[in-house]
Amino acid sequence: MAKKKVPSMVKDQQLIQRRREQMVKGAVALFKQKGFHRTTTREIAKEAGFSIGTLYEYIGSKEDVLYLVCDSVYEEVRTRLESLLTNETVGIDRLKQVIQSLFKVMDDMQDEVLVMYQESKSLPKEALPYVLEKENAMTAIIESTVKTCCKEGHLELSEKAIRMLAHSIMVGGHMWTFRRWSVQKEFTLDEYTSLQTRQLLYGVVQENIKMDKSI
Amino acid sequence: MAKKKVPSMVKDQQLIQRRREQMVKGAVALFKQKGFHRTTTREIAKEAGFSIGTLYEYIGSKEDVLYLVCDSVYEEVRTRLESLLTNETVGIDRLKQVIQSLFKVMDDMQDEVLVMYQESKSLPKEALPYVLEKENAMTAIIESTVKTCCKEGHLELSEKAIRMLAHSIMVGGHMWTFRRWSVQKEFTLDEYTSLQTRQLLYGVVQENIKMDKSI
Amino acid sequence: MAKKKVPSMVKDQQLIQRRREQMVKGAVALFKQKGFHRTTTREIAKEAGFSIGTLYEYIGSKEDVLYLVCDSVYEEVRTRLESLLTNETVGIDRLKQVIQSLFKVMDDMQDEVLVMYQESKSLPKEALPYVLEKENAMTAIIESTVKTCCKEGHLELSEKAIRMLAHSIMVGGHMWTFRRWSVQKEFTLDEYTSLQTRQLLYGVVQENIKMDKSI
Amino acid sequence: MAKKKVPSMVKDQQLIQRRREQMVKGAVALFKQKGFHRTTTREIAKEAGFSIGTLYEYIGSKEDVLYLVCDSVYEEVRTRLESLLTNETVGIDRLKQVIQSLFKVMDDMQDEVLVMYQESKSLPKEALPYVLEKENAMTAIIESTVKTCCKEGHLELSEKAIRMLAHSIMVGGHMWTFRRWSVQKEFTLDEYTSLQTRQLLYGVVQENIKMDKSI
DNA sequence: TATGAATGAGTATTCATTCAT
DNA sequence: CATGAATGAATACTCATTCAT
Repeated sequence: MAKKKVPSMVKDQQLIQRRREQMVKGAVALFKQKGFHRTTTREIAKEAGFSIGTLYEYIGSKEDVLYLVCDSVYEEVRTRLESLLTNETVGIDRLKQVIQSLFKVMDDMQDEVLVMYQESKSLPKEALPYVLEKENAMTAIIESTVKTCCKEGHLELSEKAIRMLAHSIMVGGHMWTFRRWSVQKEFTLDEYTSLQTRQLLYGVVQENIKMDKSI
Repeated sequence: MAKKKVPSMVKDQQLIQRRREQMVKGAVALFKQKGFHRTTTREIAKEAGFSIGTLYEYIGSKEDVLYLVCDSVYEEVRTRLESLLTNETVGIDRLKQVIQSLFKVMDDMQDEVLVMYQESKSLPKEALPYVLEKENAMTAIIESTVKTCCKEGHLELSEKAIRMLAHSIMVGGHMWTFRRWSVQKEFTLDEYTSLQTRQLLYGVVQENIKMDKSI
Repeated sequence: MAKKKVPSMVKDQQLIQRRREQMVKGAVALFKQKGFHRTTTREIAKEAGFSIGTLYEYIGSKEDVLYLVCDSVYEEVRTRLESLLTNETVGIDRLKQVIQSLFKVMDDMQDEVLVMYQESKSLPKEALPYVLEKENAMTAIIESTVKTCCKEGHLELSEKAIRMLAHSIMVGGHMWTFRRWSVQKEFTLDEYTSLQTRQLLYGVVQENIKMDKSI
Repeated sequence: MAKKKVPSMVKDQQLIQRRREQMVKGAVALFKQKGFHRTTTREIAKEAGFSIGTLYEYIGSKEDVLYLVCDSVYEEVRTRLESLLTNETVGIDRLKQVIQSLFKVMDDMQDEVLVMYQESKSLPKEALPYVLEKENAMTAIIESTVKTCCKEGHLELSEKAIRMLAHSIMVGGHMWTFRRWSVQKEFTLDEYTSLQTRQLLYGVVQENIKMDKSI
């Protein structure tokens, strides 16, 4: 899936990069306050520190700004997550660290993540697949850790169960943001992380019941 | 939290009821295609089968339509969920039935649920608390089943863990809709239900490891 | 100039009369608060005590209400003025009494008169001449008193001067309403009446200067 | 009373000035035909020679146009009046000149003045005091001339009588416009001016009757 | 490259009027 | 006669986008 090409009238790639960073920074600040639809292009330009005319030198449409925002948020989430993942831990602890790190990143980038989740449906049609792919890539990071655990014998899971666990961990992270009106009132991040980790890994039922593992 | 009063120029309560049903039905169909912001009031009126003037005889503003939609979706979700919950099952099986039923309802009402989740941020300011309360009420249904399991000795969970499990089950249901681009490709509903149930209840780790249960 | 015919679906003339009185009463109350354009027909109907459907049984259009209001106000102004005019005074005193009475009526009916003056430009095209004729008729009442004074030798004025005086007296009355934001702060009605009377009749210059009386 | 600030999206003050002049010119033409309420913003824009979008670059609301019109009319009335007032005449003649000049200006600017009087009730709430102040300022110009006449011994009037005379002269001017359907048929401007002057200054009664001057 | 004035299609909302009951 | 629900033309105002300077 190729990265969507956002058109620009300007040649200097360095400049394009810089301007778009300004733009994204301003846009995120605005989107988190008022949402994508209620934010005007004029406001974005102003917040970014240049004129509306200049804004359109670096994008083709308002939706491109949203795409740039999503792209940038994903990039930062990934970068931050990777920077938290040292290679020192192994086994189940490794998986626990991944969960903890992911939740930490989600907590640090709450607003950005929320914006992305709430507005991604307004993405330009061509951009959606690319963004979903990014989301898949994120999930794949988790998935690979789970897989390693399996290969190393710490877990014994079917392909599907691996995939499901990866989804659940991701959603556990997002949930900290999109249900924050409730969960952030009821739990501290540490409590949340701890409880989620326990549930995800050990479940809630005490006895080790035999289950159908055909799936 | 009082139900938000949506103003109407019409006196006949029966008629109001009927017209609003038409309106909500039309609106859901449109919102799921184009989202709240890209849907015009004229389109809503047309889809509902009456004129724009008539639409405004039954609401005060476009946002009221969204509120009516959310209110109606919650109501239907709850009704459907309750109709699926027979009182025959007990213990852990009861909890499994709740999960299965919830997921079933979410599957049946995918579009409506998705609309509600994606657009609820555009709700009129006064309506948001009421809608969040509805969401809480839904979660409370799950929570009470979990609590019963605890009381009956099938589970041994702290208050916070109970709450967390209820949240996770709810989100497990929503996830079937808002990650459908991925999960509905990878799993059938039955697989999804089965895997989620196993994870939520028994976790993924085989050994029964001792954990800090202070939370 | 024939009275404009306001159409009605109803036959019973008594009823028409009664309903229109209710309507005018309500309309005046509303027009004085918000003006003709900002008052809706629904509001008029409600204020009059019946439904919008009934309103349109007795008028052909919203403008007809304005016409009815103007007509009614003129009628009441004239009635009140005439009731104040006893036939006991004569000569210049008679003229003074007319001025005083007119001003009194204007004071009593401030809101109604103001409405009429401010909104009459919105009258239905066919109605304007009739209303202007009413205004002329009012002026003629004043004029006839002035004429009598002339005939009796108390005043010596040309035809045009008579007409002008009548206009000035009328406007002196209206001015008490349409400049009320200023004059009613600066003068009591008695002061106003007294000063206007003096100026209109005796002028402000002390010496009796010879003037060109060719006009 | 501060001048109401009409908001504009445009920075260039010169341009604002120019565009608003076009706007006011167009608006006066339309308001005089159809009144403020029956004139649409699109019509104003078109008459002014630009698009509806551009109109709203220079105002905040339709009512602002009315305010701009009133402000501009007052300014022009005052400018014209002052340009007619040479400092050559003195005494009562000075006062006569003021009256004549005022009436001349009212005649020249009939439509504008009429619009202002008929529509000022629709002014934005915050603007009304400012406009009334302008009207007061106009009256004050007349008043000061009357005062000078008093100081110089040509007139002997109480404070209240001075104020009243100023009001009467002003209204005499307006009356030429708002009763034009009648007075302009009956008198030429010269006749009107001459008769009004005579009445205002010398009254209509021949003998110099003793009056109560306590007011 | 940068600017910001100009554009006009688009949108929510109002309200006079009609007409079936 | 009375009612009030239905209608849809009309209207103020917004905002993404363009383009001349």
